[in-house]
Amino acid sequence: MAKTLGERNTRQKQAIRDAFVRAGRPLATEEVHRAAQTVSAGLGLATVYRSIRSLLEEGWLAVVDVPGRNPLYEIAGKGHHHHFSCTNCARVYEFEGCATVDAKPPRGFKTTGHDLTLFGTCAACNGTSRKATAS
Amino acid sequence: MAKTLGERNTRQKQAIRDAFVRAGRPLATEEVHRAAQTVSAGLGLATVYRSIRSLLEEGWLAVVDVPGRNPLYEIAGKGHHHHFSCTNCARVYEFEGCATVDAKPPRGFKTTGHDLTLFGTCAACNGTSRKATAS
DNA sequence: TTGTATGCAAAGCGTTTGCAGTGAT
DNA sequence: ATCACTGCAAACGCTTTGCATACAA
Repeated sequence: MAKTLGERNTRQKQAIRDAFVRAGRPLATEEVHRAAQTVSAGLGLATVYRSIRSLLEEGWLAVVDVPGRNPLYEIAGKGHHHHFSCTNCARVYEFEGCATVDAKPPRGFKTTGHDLTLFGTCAACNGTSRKATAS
Repeated sequence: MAKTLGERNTRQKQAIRDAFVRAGRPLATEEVHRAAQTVSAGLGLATVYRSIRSLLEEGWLAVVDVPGRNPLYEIAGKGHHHHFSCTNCARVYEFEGCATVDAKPPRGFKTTGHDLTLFGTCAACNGTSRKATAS
């Protein structure tokens, strides 16, 4: 049905994978485009979209849907975790296994999963961290 | 800056408000359009968007952002609650104050709010409820 | 050499906006 | 009679797709 090619190891796709590895946080398509372009000049936006989709299908990437933003993508296989969306710098971080969700949906509803996003200001914006930067 | 008009009580806007009242659950723009059109024939999509935005600004509506779907809207002022997204029928329900979120973000991060969505199958899809319908 | 992956440009889709006409006040 | 609101269609921003070319294999 969905032919999942992605069998060739091209310069472009490698540049895109590297962008995620280097960033260490969820990235938007446009950020990926910019980052990967510094390595693979002339990289087309369409290729970014196609590669991201392909990496999603092969399970290397995962979608991060934060309310109010365009979808972000992050390297998959990190185990259950949630996201923190900084309302000041608009950056999204992930934090591993630090949230407990005790959800009780109405009777008759079967819960199979959940999605949690925290909002607030990040360490960098709070000036609480000495090394405050990101890409 | 943002001139929040919405001072006239038109047939169209009333039809849109009614659609939300009757539905009793978060609606997508297209659903609102369809529902309101049965009352106000010839209703334009642009008017639906404009009215929804206006109702958001006056605080009558609130955005419901469910991962993977286009934004939904619901009547505001219902107090803190969360949403349940049925992975079978794609409908979204709200459930009031039944979730406890114990979130511990990284040090230096200040949390001011959160957003939780549960995924699973709803009562209607589970056949667990005798009155299983919605609009 | 073969055919996947790329780059570009056109097309799609949901949402917004410009404009002239409609209708609430 | 005014002027906000409406409907239509064009414009937009983001994402996808068609097609000829480039390059991994």
